Order: sequence, then structure tokens, then C-alpha cells
Amino acid sequence: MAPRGGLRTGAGRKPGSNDYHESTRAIRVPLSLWDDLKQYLESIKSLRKRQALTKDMVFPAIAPPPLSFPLFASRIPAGFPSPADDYIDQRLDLNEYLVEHPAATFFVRVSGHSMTGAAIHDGDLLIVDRAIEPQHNRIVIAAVNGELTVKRLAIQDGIPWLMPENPDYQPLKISEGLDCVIWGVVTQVIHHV
Amino acid sequence: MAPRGGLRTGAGRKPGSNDYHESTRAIRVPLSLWDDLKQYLESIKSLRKRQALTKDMVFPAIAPPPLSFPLFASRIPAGFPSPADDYIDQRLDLNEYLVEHPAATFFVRVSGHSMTGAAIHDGDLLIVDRAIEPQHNRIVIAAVNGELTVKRLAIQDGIPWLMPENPDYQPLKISEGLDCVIWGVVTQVIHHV
DNA sequence: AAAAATGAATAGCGTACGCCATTCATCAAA
DNA sequence: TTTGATGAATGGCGTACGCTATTCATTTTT
Repeated sequence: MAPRGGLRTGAGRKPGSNDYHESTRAIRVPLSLWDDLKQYLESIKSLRKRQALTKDMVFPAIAPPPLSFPLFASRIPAGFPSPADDYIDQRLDLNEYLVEHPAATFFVRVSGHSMTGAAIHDGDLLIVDRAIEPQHNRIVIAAVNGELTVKRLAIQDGIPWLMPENPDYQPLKISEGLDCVIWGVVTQVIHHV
Repeated sequence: MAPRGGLRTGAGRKPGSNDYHESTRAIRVPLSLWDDLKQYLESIKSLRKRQALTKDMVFPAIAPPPLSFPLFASRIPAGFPSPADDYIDQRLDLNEYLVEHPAATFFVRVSGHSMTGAAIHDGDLLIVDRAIEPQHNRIVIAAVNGELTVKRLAIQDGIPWLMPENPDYQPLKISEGLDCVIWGVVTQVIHHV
């Protein structure tokens, strides 16, 4: 049979053509972490695959903090003359003030209304700290079946639940077999007026 | 030379004789996570290493918090391929992101519950921009009789009102003779979880 | 007898390897 | 001309490979 083809410049699989949209590298991991890591990676894979990790997620943060702004006290002594003397002239850098662990912090934009009872509304920007251990009653970002969600973590009789704060939504029990990874703890909610 | 040794039952390196005190397994990880994961693993290694185990101590007793996995990409690699527009490859400076007019911006901490309907709660930190003109329907910081307050500005038939967003509070008509100065327009609400 | 040396046995470790998936230029068939 | 088949090119993927480190029974030396 006659030879087919020839030189193929640009042929071959493209870098980042995997589900992560970027290259990978092998690393050795202790077995006790292996399952968690696997699950975690799968959730990232699934998010990136469906491009769910997109404009809704802003990564992750912390630029040099040169700017600062005056902070006013909320209660002004009666009879203050002009906005100059009596208020507390404290300057505030938002990065410093809002982010405790810069290297472990990222942002997520809220979509949905399941947490309105906790003052978390559709479109809000959440500051998420993954250096804080998720404990009972903390609000967490979880990936359930590869879908990001924000809920309050409750642990009842040793069983973790994801609790919405909106009567229209149902609690979700984190049981065996449920694909659920907790990504971090919400520390601040930024609501645009 | 004469042969040495013989059958060696129980010889050889023991399982868990590494720094983790347990076996490992290789897994592939996207490059953007690799550095973080490496760092994380090293920290676990060193933690476990310094646990001097006596022969009486139970092996290996590790098990990380099953609900937490403290890692996430600290950034997306630059030059990310095609559907890259969806990934925001930039660090976010909260000062820049939240403050439009730095020289005209200050902060106020909320006290009271008159604006809970607008997602403004007691203790929240407000970002206030004095460079934005207070218009109908904007949320403003006003000084009424020397007391700072946050309300929604409504203008009805040319008459400005300060409207609470909580049925327990009353609207306030800004009439002649009322000592009221509007300090600025609220642009962001920061709610600590 | 005690200590040191030897070599068998086996786990840890990073990565290269084999295989698969994907992409593309070219050619053959329709 | 268009379509599909073919094979070259190349990255993804899991894991087996080659190496090192560790441990122990036995032998040799002191």
C-alpha cells in the first residue's frame, strides 16, 4: 500500500487538552490523603471541564497593599462640628483587614438564594479561607458532585450536614458515597449595593 | 568467599518507614496545584516526622480531618489556552476592586437594624463613596442631628426622604430645619461571618 | 562473647515507559 | 470536490522500573 501522510507540523494532542485544561505531573501522596486528594482533583476536573469555574470565580488575591482609607466610627459624639476632628481617623487596608491567610484565600461569587438567611445573597462576593478548619456551624464552600455550593456546616451525632439558610431549600446529609469536598470556610461576605 | 546470610524472614524495610509513617502512592496533579500540594505534603511530612514514636506507640494514627482539604490553586498559569477568557488570571486587590474613588472613600461600621431589608446588618462595614452623587434610591450615609445613619434616599415630589428597610422603623422626611447632611453613597457592604 | 561486616529481603521514591487519546496533513475513494 | 481513511506526531495517564534506603539473620572479626 502506498505510504500515507508525511510531515505533520502542529499535529498531535494539544497541551492542556485534558479535563484540567492544563498539564499534569505525578507526585507521591500518603495513602491516607489519597482518597481525599483524588476526590478533590475530580471535583476540580469536573468544574473546569464544564467551565463552571469561570467568571464566577476570581483567583485568588492579594496584591501589594499600598492603599488605605479612613475609617469612621459609626457613632459620632453629639454636636460634632465638622467631619474633621472627632471621628476616629483610622486608616484601613482592605486586603489586610479582610484576608487573614493570603496564600490560602480565594474568592467565590454567589449564585442562588439558599443562604439568604445568613446575609448571603445572589451575586455577593465571598472571601474564602482554606486555612481555617471547617467546624460545626461555620459557613463553608463545598463541591458536591462537582458543583460549588455555599452552606452552613452542621455536625449532628458525628454526621456532617450542609444546611441552607432558606426554608425553600433542603439540608443535605454528607453520607458515604456522596461526592462532597469542602474547599474552605467563608469569612466575609461582600455585598454590592 | 563463602556465602553469607540465608533466608531472612522479616528482613527488609518496614512499611511506613518513610517520613509520613505510612505508604504512598503516585497521583497526577495539574501543574497549578503542584507547588501548593508539594508544600502541603512537606508540611505534613515534617509534622509527622517530629512525632517521636516509641515502640509502644500505636502505628500510625494519622487520618487528617476528613472534611477538610486545605488546598486550592493559588493561581492559574499565565498563557492559559483557548477558553481562557473564562479564567481570570489576575490577582485581586480588594482596595482596587472595592473602591472606585480612593480619595473620596471612607468606612462606616453599622449599628442598628434599620436596613436589614437591604442586606445591611448590625456590625457590617460599609464602604462609602463621597464622589458619587446621592440620587433617588441610592443607599446613603447621612448625619442627622449629628448622628450618623444609613438609609435609602428617596425623592418624592422633589422632597427627599430617608427610608429604612425594616418595617419596625419609620421613614424620615428631610424638611427645612432638619439638621441633615448626606456624607456619601454606600457602594459595598462587608459582612463578617 | 560482643561487635562489625556481609548480603538477602523489601519498602520508598521519582520518573520514564507503554499505551491510549487527540490532532492534523495527506491520499484514496466516492 | 468532498469525504473518509491512514498514519505521523504528540500530550495525557497510570504504573512499573531502576534506584536507594532500611532492616535483619548469619558469618566473620576482634
